[in-house]
Amino acid sequence: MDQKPTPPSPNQMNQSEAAPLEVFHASGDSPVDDPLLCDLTEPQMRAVLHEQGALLVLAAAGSGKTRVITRRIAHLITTGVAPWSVLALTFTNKAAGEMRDRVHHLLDPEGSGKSRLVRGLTITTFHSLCARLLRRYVEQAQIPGLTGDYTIYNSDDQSSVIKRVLKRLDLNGSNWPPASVRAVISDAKNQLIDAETYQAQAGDFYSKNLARVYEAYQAELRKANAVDFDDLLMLTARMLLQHEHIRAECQNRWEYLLVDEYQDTNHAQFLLANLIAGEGSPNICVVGDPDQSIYGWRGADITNILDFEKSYTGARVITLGENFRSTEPILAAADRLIRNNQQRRHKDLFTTTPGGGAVQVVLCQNEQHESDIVVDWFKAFTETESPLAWKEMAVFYRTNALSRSIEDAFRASGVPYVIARGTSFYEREEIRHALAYLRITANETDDAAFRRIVNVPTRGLGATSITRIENYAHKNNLSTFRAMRSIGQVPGLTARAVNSAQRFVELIDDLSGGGTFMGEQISGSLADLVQRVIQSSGLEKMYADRARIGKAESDLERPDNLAELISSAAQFEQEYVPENDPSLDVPVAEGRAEPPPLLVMLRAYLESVSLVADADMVDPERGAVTLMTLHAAKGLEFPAVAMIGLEEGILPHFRSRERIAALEEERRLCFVGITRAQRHLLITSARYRTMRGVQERTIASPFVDEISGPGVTFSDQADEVVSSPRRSSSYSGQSDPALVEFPVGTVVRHPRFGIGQVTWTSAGENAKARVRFSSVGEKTLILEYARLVRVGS
DNA sequence: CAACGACGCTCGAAA
DNA sequence: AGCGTCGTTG
Repeated sequence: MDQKPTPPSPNQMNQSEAAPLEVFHASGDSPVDDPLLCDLTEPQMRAVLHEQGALLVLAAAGSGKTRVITRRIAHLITTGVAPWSVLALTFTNKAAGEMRDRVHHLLDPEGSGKSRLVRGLTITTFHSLCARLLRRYVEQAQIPGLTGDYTIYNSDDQSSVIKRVLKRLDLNGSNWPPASVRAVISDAKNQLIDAETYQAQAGDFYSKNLARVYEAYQAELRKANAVDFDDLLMLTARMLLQHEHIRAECQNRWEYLLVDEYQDTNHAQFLLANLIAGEGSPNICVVGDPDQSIYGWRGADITNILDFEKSYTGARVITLGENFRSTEPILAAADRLIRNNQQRRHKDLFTTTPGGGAVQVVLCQNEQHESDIVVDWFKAFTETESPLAWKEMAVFYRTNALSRSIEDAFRASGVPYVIARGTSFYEREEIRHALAYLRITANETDDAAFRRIVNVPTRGLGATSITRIENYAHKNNLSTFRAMRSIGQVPGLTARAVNSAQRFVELIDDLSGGGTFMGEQISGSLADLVQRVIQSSGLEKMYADRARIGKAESDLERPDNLAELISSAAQFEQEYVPENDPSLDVPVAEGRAEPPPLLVMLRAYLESVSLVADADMVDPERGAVTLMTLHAAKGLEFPAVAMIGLEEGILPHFRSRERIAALEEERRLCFVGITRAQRHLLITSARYRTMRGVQERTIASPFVDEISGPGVTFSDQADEVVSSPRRSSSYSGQSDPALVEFPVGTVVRHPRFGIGQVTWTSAGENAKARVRFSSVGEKTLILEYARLVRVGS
């Protein structure tokens, strides 16, 4: 505190904020009278009351971590700390939103919404904070190639750039898989190693080539005025490191820093927090649990939390060990499991509320059987005297691919379910196309967006013409769209291509008002803009036509999805408050025009879309069972949890076998899953599982043995129905598919595509057939035997 | 230049 | 089972 005079005033605009705050502190000094403190345990209270200096809260699963953070924020503010000097960082929007809601509720129980006690309080994700800091300071920091209208490239855009770069550098296919190149670049960025540094360190042939790719990749991004997810963190951290005045502004503004899930921070995030916290004895409070560190593979560095006391000497450490979430058998199972990790400081888990039913472990025959067992188990809870609602149940799995059989079984038995995949909506083809139009409207140098939509719908610009334009653009160091503006200069184009290119430029210019976002035809409404983009780009017509012709489910949904995108923009617009954080507003430099409000809003919208997390989609109010990966489950809790696929190679995943550290991370992942369960836990392992279309014999996960002990009930049902390993509840009225054969010419029915004729079948164990369906325009699809029913021959 | 079918490759968790 | 790429055809 001595480092930072109060009240800090980040800029002139905020002077008025420094006025004394109304404080409704509890009467008297006794914590028992204070509603913010009276129901806390002793260690929780110590964490909330801790005021100056660094604080590490080691919060075991279910120990009231969020409660401590929110109470601490509320307590700081009610005791006179200015809300705008508090910064809390989380990993997902959902976590941030929940924290914000709870703090607001504590400080402003009436919900007047205008409480000055929350004014300027910043609770956000690492990535959002970086996106905003970068936008605000990018001009001052003078990062070459980057301006305030930068685009955030997603994984697809990254892949597309990497593929092109690999091609250009003549690094061919199998030796240079784009995915692993991307991983190398991502790792480097998480370590704050830029392309130049990487090159300097590169010794062998392989890394020297990687350095070339990294450099070229980065150059492409900058040419497009784009950053990737890792850049958000790396560039912001480096900016704070290198620019003292920017660092000082942030340090002065944020006196109190809180970081949630600290065990999952990577080096860039560590440095970011460290730089914002500042020198001396900063008020940095981090909360986390080393036993729940599950993001090592994306650069999370568990030593950040293990060595916190070394980084911040004199830091206070408070351990929250009491579990308020799970029944005793669940907690005991979790404890037995995690004890097997060698690289770990043991922490006692204890609950003061003993009792509770046994943890069920069921060995099943195959994934269909497994799904049936899960369905039956859940259904039983709805039929008890005090039934559980669907929304109180969840299924966790290691990989997304495992959700399929569960989905089939839920659908077949009428159990409502939702999959927590936040990005799924934005990954649909039609939405990606619409967003690409919006992106190029906001930033015409966005080459990834350009490539996606330049010929969608087809407008006579094929691969050949585009390559010619791209070559010209590359030679002249232009973005491809800008090159198109001087299409006459591009050699070798047909008259038709020139014409199409000109019309495309006109289209985009119409949408953006030639980049000004001004003019009569451009309204101030974001939803209107999205609507116009979808219409005048031709996407609307293209997908309407396709829905009329095609009968595939996905084609029928596309027009609706586009309409949904307009609604989402309208909703964003409604909730959008340009000045919701005045102190982070971009100060407009002399002689520089302020960007038009619609453009500012469009940028904010695209940014929010880019930073959606899977976990953000978890919405218990939807009255359905939630399906999600173990990673997405972190931080959540459900009365009844089913964890499926506890098999060698799945959990632990086969790619984790070589390294002990990776295996221990798999064990922590399993631990995270178990500790999400409040009252009921089912764990399943299938003896046979179909992977890549082939049914394979499995081995039960070693974690099953490690969990076993008092309070865990085993049930081996793997041999119950010996004759029918492919028993399926999903498609009734069907004979045992294992015994069915579909010779070429057989007429079959498929639940989705209807009647078709078999044109080819795979031999033996690959139970697949190619079937031609008239219902989808005589297309031939490869399908599982299990989904087909013979109707004649 | 566009559309489509055949074929071959890969195959993890994510902001 | 899904995806990208290649080759053929319209």
